[in-house]
Amino acid sequence: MTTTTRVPPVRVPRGEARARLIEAARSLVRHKGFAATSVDDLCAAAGVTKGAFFHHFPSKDALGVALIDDWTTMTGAMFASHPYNFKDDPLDRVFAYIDLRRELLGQPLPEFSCVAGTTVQEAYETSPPIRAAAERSIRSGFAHVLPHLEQALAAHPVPGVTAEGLAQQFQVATQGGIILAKALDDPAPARAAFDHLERYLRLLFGRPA
Amino acid sequence: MTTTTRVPPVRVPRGEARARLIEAARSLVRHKGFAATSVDDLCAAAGVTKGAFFHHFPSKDALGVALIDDWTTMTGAMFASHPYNFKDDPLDRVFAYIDLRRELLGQPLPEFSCVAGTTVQEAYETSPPIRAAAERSIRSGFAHVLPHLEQALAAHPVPGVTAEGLAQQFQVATQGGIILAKALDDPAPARAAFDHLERYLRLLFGRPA
DNA sequence: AGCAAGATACCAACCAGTTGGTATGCATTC
DNA sequence: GAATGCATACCAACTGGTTGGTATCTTGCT
Repeated sequence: MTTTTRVPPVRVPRGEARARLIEAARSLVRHKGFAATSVDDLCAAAGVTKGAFFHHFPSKDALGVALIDDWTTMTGAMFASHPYNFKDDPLDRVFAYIDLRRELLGQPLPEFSCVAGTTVQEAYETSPPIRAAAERSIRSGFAHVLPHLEQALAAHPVPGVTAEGLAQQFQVATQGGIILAKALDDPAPARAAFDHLERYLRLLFGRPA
Repeated sequence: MTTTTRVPPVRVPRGEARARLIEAARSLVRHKGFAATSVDDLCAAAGVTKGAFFHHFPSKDALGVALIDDWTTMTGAMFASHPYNFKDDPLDRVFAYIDLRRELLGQPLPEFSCVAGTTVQEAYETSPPIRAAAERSIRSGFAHVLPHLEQALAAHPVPGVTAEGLAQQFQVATQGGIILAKALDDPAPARAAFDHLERYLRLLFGRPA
């Protein structure tokens, strides 16, 4: 009789299950999308059991909401603390933000794809809570440039152009660029989207490179 | 004894199963995404059995490829036959194309969402054939404006700007606009994306509204 | 002791895909 | 032009595995 030495599986430290599940979800959703990611996948990747999953989240959709909200705070914190916010001129802050976005495109494709954009594409009709979380995320993205654009427009008004409208174009360029990059399997179009956005802003504000 | 009158289920006419499945897929994928749409869903919506499905498509992924390729030819034919192509001035053709895109945004959201963009977002890593089909679709989209942009740039060159690069921005605006519209549950941001694209082109080519 | 965190075991529904078969049409032969 | 032969189109029933979710028990902290 072989004493089946009960090897205690590498246990996730108590209290970390929730965070690990969200982390795993961030990665899996970026690679496969939300619907194609199963709860079992998530638990396996997080090193956690199903019981832990449904202890922390009442449903898979609820994990989706938590994932997107976590993504919103994560990116929000990252951009808020970045040095681009401390340039003197508001337009310089905007251009430095664009530089930062272009830098991020140096990572592998799944690493720069947007959790909110990916998920809302699938779930905008089937899960209102997920759609609402994506809306919060996108709107929070506006804030990364909105104040700078407001100041720039105050100093140099452009007829027919609002700061909100311009801030939206940053998200359009981001999300559209990601889709092109995925389809063409090449980050270049995503970078080009920011190049054109920068050229547009320079023309609008009379600030040639 | 009641003679259970054998009501023959409304049978799809012979030869139509394939087309109906693609049609059903177009609608379902736009509403729920590709992964969340099951083969049973598709068969039920098309009024066809599973046997018919796997007679025409070796796998669900193959249906995805056929769906996107069908979408590519469908949209290609629609844009190619449109009157905007017959204006004298190339830039007028480009602006008329933008008008057309804005008009299309008057439909309900699932009706103007892009099959290729939605699907590649989920499947770019998991299914190379689907990714390739999406690439064909996106590249075919470039062609709707590329010749006009080439002619416009030939007559009015802009340093650092290529026709290919500009054509890509049309897809960026389209795809990015759709994601914003889905997240904010409002087509306005998608329209605004084209407004800004038009303003950008007018600035580039010195052609004020 | 009490309570949140997490593990184990389980379930009914659903999943993509397969089976073995039938109905239909079309080309060839006589 | 009828009979033959065969491919295409389609169908109902089924399979093994997976799905999201639940019920119940154990662990460890305060």
